[in-house]
Amino acid sequence: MFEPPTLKDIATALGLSTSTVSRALRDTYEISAKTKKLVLEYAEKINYQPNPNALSLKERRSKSIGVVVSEVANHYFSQAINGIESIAYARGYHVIITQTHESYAREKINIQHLASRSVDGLLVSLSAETNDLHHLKELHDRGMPMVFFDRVPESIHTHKITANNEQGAFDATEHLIKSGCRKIAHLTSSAQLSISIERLRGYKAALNKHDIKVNPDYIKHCPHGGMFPEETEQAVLELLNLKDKPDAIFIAGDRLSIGCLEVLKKLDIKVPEEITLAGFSNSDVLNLFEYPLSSVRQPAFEMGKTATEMLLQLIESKYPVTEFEDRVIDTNLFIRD
Amino acid sequence: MFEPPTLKDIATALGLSTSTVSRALRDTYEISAKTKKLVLEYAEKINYQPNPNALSLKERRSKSIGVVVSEVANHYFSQAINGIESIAYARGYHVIITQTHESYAREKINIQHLASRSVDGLLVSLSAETNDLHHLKELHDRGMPMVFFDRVPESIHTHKITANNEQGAFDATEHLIKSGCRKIAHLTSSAQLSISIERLRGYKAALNKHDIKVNPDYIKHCPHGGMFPEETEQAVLELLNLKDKPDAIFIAGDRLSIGCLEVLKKLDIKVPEEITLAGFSNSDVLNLFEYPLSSVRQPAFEMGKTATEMLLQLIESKYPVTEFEDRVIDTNLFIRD
DNA sequence: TAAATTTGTGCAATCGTTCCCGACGACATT
DNA sequence: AATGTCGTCGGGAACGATTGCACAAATTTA
Repeated sequence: MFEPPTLKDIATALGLSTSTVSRALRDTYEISAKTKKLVLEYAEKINYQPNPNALSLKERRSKSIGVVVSEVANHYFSQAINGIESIAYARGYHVIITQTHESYAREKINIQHLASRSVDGLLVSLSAETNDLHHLKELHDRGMPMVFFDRVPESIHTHKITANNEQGAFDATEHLIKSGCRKIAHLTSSAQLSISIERLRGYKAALNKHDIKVNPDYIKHCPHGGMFPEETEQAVLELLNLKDKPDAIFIAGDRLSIGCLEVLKKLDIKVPEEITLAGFSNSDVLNLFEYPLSSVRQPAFEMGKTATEMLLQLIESKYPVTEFEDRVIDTNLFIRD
Repeated sequence: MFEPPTLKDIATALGLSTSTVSRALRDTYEISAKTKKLVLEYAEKINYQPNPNALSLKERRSKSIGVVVSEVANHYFSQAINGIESIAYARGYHVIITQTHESYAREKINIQHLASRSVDGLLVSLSAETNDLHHLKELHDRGMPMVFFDRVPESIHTHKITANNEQGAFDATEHLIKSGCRKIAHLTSSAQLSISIERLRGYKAALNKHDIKVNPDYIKHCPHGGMFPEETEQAVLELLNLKDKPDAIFIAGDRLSIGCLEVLKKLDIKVPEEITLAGFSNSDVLNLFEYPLSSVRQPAFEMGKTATEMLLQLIESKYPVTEFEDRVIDTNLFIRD
C-alpha cells in the first residue's frame, strides 16, 4: 500500500513534536537554525510532501479549479485548456478537466462532482443542450466563484469572457459576400447558446449591410452542436435540397464544419465551385483540407489565460466581488481560396 | 465565501449529534426510521454533500486517478481519455488529466503533482523526451498503483496495455510495398519510446519479407515527437533531399503526419504521384485531407477503458498484486487511395 | 416487580496539518 | 535573590467525517 510519510513520522524519527517539525518546514522564526536544518534535511531525504487533503480540510480550500468544457478533442477547447493550465500552474493551482459532450445531464453531474470535490472555483463553458441554469445558479448563490468563457449565460452575474462572435461572424459572412455569394446559409449550434445568438446576429448584420434579405430557410440549428453526425447531415441536406439552393454556408463551429465537409465530400459537391464555405474553427489542419474553408479563429489560449486570471482574482479576493467584467476579445479571419 | 454545509450544521439544526446524523445518512440499522427520515429530508433540503477532503483524510484514499498524456489535442489521447472516463465515472472515481507536451520536466512535475495530490493510482503514457524513469520507479516502489498505456517503459513491472504497434507498422509498410513503393522511408518519434521501437521493428519486418534492404538514411527520428514544427520539417526535408529520394513515407504518429503533410503542401509535392504516405493516426478528419494518407488506427477508447479497469483492479485489490499483464490490442489499417 | 435485553443515541478517537497557548531553561536586570 | 525577557519547543484543539464503545430509555422476560 502507498503510505506517504507524515509530519509525525519525521517528528518521532527526530525526537521532536509535530508542531516543531511543522514550524521548521514552514520556516518560522521561533525555531532554531540547527533544528530547522535537521528537519529540512530529513524531510528532503524521505521526500516528505504535506498531505493535501489534510491541508484542504484545515485551510478550507483545495488550491484546485474545475473546468467544464464540451470536449477536449475540440481544438478551441484544447487550446483554451493550455491557456488555463499555464496560469493555474504558475499560481500553484491544479486543474481538473471535465467534459460534457454537449449533454445537459453530463454538465449537471460534472458541476456537482466538482463542487463536492471542493474545488476553489469553476471555469465553465455551457453545453449545447443547457437551457436550465439552476445547478449553476444555486452554486453561484452559495458563493462558489465562477467565470464563464466562450458559451456564457445571460442571467448569472459574474466575470465572462467571450470572443467577439458578432464581429467574427460579420467578417466571415461579409467575406463570403465579397467573394460573390448572395445566397448565404448559416449552419449553427443550438439556438439558446450565447455563441449561436451572437454569431447569428453578425451574420444578419453582414447581410443587412449588403442589402441581402435574411432567408429563414437558410438558417439551420443543430441542437447538439454537431455531436451526432446525423444531425449535421440532415441539416446540410435540407439546405442542399432547397429549391433556391444556397451558394455559400457560414458555419458556426468546428465540429459542424467537419460534419458539413463530410457531407459535401460524400455527395461529391465541389468547393468552392458549387458552394463556398466559411466558419468558426480553431483547427490547425484546415490548410490541409481538400476543400477550402475560410475560418474565424478565436484566441483560445489567451481566453483561457484571461478566464483563469479572472477566476483566481475572485477566489483570492478578501472581500466579495460585486463588480464584474465582460471581456470580449477579437477574432481573426483566415481566408482560404 | 463558499461554505458548504457540514454534518455539524445538520446536527445542531436538528438537535442531534453528528454521529447520529452520519449514521442516518449512511442508513445504518441502529437509527430509527423517524430520525432517518428527518435527517435525510433536511440533508436533501440544504443539499448536503460530505466533504471529500475529510473523507480522503480518514479513508486514506481519494477516489480519484491521475492521467498523464502528452497532449489532449492528440486524437488518440482524447479518445483514450473518453474511454478512461467512461470506466472511472461508472466506478465512482474522478479523473485528473495532465499534459506533458512531450517534455520530461513537465512529466516529472505532473507525476509529483498527482502523487502529492494523493490520487489512488496513475495512468501513464510516457513523454517523448523521457529517458530516466526514476520519478516513476520510486513512486511505484513506494506502492503507488500505476498502469502504463501506449508508451510503456521496459523496466517497471506493472500492467501495460499497448496497441499491436509492430503488426500495425508491418501492415502499413506492406500496404505501401503492395502499392508499388520500394523506397520507403520511416519518419518517427524519439528512439527510446516503446512505440517507436515496435513500429520500427514492424517496418523493418515488412521490408525484409519483401526482400527490400533497410536503408538507414531513410529512418528519421524526431526527439520531440513533432512537437516543434521545425523538427519535423527538417527531417522531411532531409528525406526529400536524399540522392535516392524515397517514394513513400511510413509515419509513426499523428502530429508527425500533420507536420509532414504541411511540408509536402508547402513544397507542392504531389501525393501520391510523387510520394505515397501511410501513418499511425486516430484523427477523424483524414478523409477530408487533400493528400490521401492511409492510416493505422489504434483502438484508443478501448485501450483507455482496459487500462482503467486494470488500474482499478490494482487499487482495489486487498493483497499486493504480483502477476502483471501485458495486454496488446490489434490495430486497423484504413487505406486511402 | 426486578432483571435482562433491545433500541436509539452520544462521546471520543482518528486521519495529517496548523496554530494558539503555555512551558521551561538560560540569561539579564533590578 | 527574585523577577523579567528571550529563545525554543511541546501540548492540544480544530478542520469534517466515521465508528467502536458506552449508556440511557424502552421494551421484554423471568
